[in-house]
Amino acid sequence: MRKTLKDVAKKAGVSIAVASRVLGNYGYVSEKNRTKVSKVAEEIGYQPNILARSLKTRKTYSIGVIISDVTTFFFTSVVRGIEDVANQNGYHVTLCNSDEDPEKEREYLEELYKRRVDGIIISPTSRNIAYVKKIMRSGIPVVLVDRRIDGIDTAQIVVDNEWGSHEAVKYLINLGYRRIGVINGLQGIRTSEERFAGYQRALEESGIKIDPNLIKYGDFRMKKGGKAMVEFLRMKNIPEAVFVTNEVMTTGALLALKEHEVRIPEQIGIVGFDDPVWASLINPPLTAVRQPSYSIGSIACQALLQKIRKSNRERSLHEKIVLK
Amino acid sequence: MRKTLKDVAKKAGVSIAVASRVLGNYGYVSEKNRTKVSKVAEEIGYQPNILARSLKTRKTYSIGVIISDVTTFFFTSVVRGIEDVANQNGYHVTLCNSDEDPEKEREYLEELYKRRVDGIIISPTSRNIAYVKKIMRSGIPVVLVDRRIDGIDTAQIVVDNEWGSHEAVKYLINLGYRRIGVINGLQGIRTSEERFAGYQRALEESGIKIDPNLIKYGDFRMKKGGKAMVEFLRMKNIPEAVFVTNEVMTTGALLALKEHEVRIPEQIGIVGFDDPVWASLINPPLTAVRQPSYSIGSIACQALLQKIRKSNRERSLHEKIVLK
DNA sequence: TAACACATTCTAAACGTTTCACCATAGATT
DNA sequence: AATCTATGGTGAAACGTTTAGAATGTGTTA
Repeated sequence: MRKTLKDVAKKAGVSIAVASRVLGNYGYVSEKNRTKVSKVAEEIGYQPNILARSLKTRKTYSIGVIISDVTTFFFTSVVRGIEDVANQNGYHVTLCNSDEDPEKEREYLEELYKRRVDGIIISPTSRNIAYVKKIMRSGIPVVLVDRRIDGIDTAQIVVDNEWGSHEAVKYLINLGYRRIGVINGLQGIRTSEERFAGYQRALEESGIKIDPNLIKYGDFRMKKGGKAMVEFLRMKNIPEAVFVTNEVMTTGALLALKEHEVRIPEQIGIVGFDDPVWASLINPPLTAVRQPSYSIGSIACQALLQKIRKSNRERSLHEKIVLK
Repeated sequence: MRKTLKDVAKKAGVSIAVASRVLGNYGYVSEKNRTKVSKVAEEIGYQPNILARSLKTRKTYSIGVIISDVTTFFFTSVVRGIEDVANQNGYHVTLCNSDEDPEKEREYLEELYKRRVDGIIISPTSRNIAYVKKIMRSGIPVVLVDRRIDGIDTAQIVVDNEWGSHEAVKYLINLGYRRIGVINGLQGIRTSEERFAGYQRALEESGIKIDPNLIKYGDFRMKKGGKAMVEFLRMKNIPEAVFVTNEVMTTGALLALKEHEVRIPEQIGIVGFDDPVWASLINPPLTAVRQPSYSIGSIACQALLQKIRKSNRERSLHEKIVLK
């Protein structure tokens, strides 16, 4: 049977209040009772019921994380960064995969709200912004990662997508490629737009005209990355090089190239956004822009904890933090 | 301000009990009140407080997952499998990374216990078995994944390590390799032993004597995988091929080979346990035993839910499920 | 008409904490 | 002797639910 504070108090011969003060380590308690209660608690293996405590104190020490898919290396290390910081501060992490599905995202947000998490870190699909705002209004701090959203008044931890893409594409241009295709992310998402903007700027700076035929849209997942690449291969005039805007789609694209026995970089050049551990293992090594994913997670979590702590008092940082 | 059931009841002009019954959808309620309460709840945006509910019902609909590190592909998809099944059944997942650290593992177990999760899925470090058993005795269902432990009476979802390793090593032998090294996992862990056993059996079956110099121990992490490989390379008589017992160490080993400019398979043959998405991308493609990691997760979660549901009644399955 | 079943509602007791408002004692200060 | 202060202790309310049990009303049946 699970032991309660009452059991401890009774066995130690004190009131519940005293037992609670000993275990919570505050207020006046005689030395005698302090040791007595501690001993009894230890003896019967008392573990406080966090539910009851949270109900009373209105603090759950847990945060919710909503990302599209843990299975991708990028989010995996974002989550790890979050978890480490959370854990160091006594918080626990509830993980939710939205799969870019607004419906799932909304359900998770609602659920986290009901569970009274102290804060939420989300990489939003951008389709439930109003709902996110509503949750924020109700007092739960929210921090955005990976995807920026305008007009939302909170901390946003993102990578400089425009800059990164610009670098990546410039790299291809410097290599002599001119007809450069792009496999974009989901349309309507800020991240996609920014990465596309970097691509655009790099081409423009080099006086290369943008060819609409060389622009494909994916969905940040592997399959679509491969499909888009295959479409490129089917063109009468295939692009000389392709910039793929995230890691998973890059993998998909590479697998497609492998399958079609297209040689890199002789037949087509590839550069990716987000570099996987195995980038240097393939031949030739994959070139890609590195994202500080672990840092994104840990910084986001720090920002969230800061907000949680000073929630009602001084309005905390809601700057946008941009990492390179 | 957050709305409570009381607010709903008051506004709808009924007692709390009626409001609760409407929202919980049980018991007698007049049609009039039913619609009235639903409407009011909707209007004021009522969301039940799960903490209070859980406190009363003794069910949190949340499960804890303790693994060594989400950052590795294997666990990442195990977690994903768990999350999907959990979510479909209305459960939520709290994620904990133990980093193979028994101390952290123990803290997490304790914390999950305090938080009254309905069940726990753990890939144990094998150093807190007594504690795990204690938790089980207190009534929380536990399911083990990836690592089997003897004498623990619960469901264990593992892969047939011995068989897989045997296959892997046999593959090397069939290729003509004779002096085959192994980079083992952490000592004292069942999984390591089983994988080693498969290696051993394959060699023995082919009449190859086991050479203690060709046996290295890692810790399932990348760094050690590379280090072990470097040690092999430093031997006057380097092995013809190496069997690496998990994905992350394989990556480390490959990176080390790359760095030392050792060619595969001419100078050394490699086979791994656990195959990464990118296995076919490298040249030559990496050969490895595939683990059904997503299935391990989803099956583990199903087993756990089953246990949670019939917890006190008929003793549920505590078989060992072995996947190939 | 009395008794009964049924439908409906309400009151209040839990669940296990934290904590506020009080009370008690003993020594110190006026 | 009266008052104050510091220390230690207690009882009970509150957090927001669920739910058992009592109470009420309304037809139905013997």
